[in-house]
Amino acid sequence: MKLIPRNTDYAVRAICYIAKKRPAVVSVAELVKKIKIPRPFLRKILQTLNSEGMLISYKGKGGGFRLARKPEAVYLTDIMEAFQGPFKLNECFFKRKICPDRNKCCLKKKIDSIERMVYRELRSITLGSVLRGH
Amino acid sequence: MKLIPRNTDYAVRAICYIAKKRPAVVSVAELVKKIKIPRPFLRKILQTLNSEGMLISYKGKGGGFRLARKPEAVYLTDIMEAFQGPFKLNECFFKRKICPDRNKCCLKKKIDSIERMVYRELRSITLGSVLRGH
DNA sequence: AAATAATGATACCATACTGGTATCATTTGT
DNA sequence: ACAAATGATACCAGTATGGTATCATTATTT
Repeated sequence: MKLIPRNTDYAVRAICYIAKKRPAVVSVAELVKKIKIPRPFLRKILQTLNSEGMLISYKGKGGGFRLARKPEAVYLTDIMEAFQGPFKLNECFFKRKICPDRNKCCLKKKIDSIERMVYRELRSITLGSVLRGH
Repeated sequence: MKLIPRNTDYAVRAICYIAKKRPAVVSVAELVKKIKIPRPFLRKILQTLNSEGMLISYKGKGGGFRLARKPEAVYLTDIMEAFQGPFKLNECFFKRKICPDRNKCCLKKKIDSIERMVYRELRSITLGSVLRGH
């Protein structure tokens, strides 16, 4: 029943740090020193954030990462979907209707509505709101 | 990001069927015929529902399972927790504060509040409400 | 009493997912 | 040329998921 796996968690921590140092370019070395995340794992995570357009990377000496967009434009859901795929709480739940004869799976509808609720709430969280502390 | 794993799903289908046949005793054989779930897996699931007090089992010839409580008193969250443990969306998310210097992890608070929301919604779903179709 | 039909308890197992590690290639600054 | 950085990618161990298999126990029927 886990909403947030480790890589998403790490991604948020890292991107927060990078956002606060804006517009500086932050290297993996610095991130590893500041927030305690295994280096190779963090590298992979940052590469994902880069390929998903949330970070911009600079190769070569003095390189690293910086935020690609304004913090207000980075949604928590973006980060989650980058690592966890499209937002779906009930992937295969009640695909077939639960009571074949009647009430065409009211449960699925309920779960769907909960999913939309959760999405809406998560969508209200941006990197900007986190940095501001509310 | 899966809210409902397979065994919970199966459990709901099975208990729905049993509830509709109340107060009859339903055997695994009948359940397997009606709802397509692998027999040994279903047996394990029913044993759990039994030990968690949602079903009552009868051994021996002509035995099987029947609902232990009124459908209105069987909450979806009961079934979920029987298979998935205590309801927690953010198990280890942001245990350490995300921005060490400030704003003591507003994210954790947000996630917690979402968790309470989801729980409240799921709590409003009972076997009775499913049988009634809303 | 014996046979049979049901669940109880429990051990096992294959596969996928999670949380990483390791390695080599490429790019850039000095 | 060299060093310092990321890009791409393959690998890997541990755990969780979704089951299977087996034997013990209980109850009904004959």
